[in-house]
Amino acid sequence: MYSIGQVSKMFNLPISTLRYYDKEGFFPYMERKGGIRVFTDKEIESIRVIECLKESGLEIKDIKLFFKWVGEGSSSYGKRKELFENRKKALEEELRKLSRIHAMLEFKCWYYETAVKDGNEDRINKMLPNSLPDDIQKLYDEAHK
Amino acid sequence: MYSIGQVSKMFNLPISTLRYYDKEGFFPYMERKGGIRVFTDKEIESIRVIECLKESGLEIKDIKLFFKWVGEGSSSYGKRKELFENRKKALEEELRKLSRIHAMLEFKCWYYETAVKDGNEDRINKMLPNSLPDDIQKLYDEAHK
DNA sequence: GTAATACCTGAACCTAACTTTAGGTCAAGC
DNA sequence: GCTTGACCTAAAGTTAGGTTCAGGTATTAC
Repeated sequence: MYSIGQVSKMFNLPISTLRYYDKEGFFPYMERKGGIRVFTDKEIESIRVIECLKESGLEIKDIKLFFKWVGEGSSSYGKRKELFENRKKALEEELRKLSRIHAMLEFKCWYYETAVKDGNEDRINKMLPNSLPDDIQKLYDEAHK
Repeated sequence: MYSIGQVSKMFNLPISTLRYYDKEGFFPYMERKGGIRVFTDKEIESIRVIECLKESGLEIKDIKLFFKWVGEGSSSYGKRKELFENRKKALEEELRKLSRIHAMLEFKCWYYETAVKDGNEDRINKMLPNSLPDDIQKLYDEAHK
């Protein structure tokens, strides 16, 4: 059992955010002792799920919906399964995008490393867009496809 | 040479966003023909850089700063190199976080697949937190570390 | 000659996800 | 007995990153 302050430190989330999540209905079974919130492992796990769904790109209003389904019991297992499958697909798409972004960043690191060495961009510009060193060309092509 | 409408379709960005980027100073060398914006390959490459920096987590006001540096010429190569190196590090950190999120999503997919099959969560709860099937246990541990 | 389409501007507006504020309770320490 | 610290509430405020609006120009299509 944890106080709101302990949970705040545990997840590095502001207390105000935890109270906001509570107001949104994300801790449907949380109890109070004399008006004060008591977080248990159930709520800790809920926070992990909230963070997970949020990072996967889901909006707060849809996370709300998920917790409504949880409240509906076993009849919503199917819906919940589908939600996670869709989130997994969406995250995988996002990861592919970020991989292209990463190639661009690596290319740019090489670009400016070379520019610093040369004092100008002339030599680089002569190599663009098709005569870059092999490994750099791969990054460039990945970033520009 | 492209019109704002063509570029909008090319990148799947609203025209209003391109005008907003222009207002923020992201196309410092863009010309006008009779008041109308003319996008060249230079601007196309700028958009790629904007998207790249944005996706890496940089705020618009800092992307603005980058374009200011570009305007200052070769004296800012060092700063620009550092910016991209820091963005690369930040993105790599983000990718590690998303990899943990992905493990959580895969675990939850298994969880609800099993719950649907069983009609309840009893069998799963007996396996938690240490006696899950090997491959699932790995996902669970990754998501909860 | 008028209708549709693509472009333009500055200013007002919007939205999500918090965060801050103002005011209050309660227990512990000195 | 008073100050400090941790908790509480409802309601107002904030911020980034656009988006929409009202009103206008210029070109092409019929």
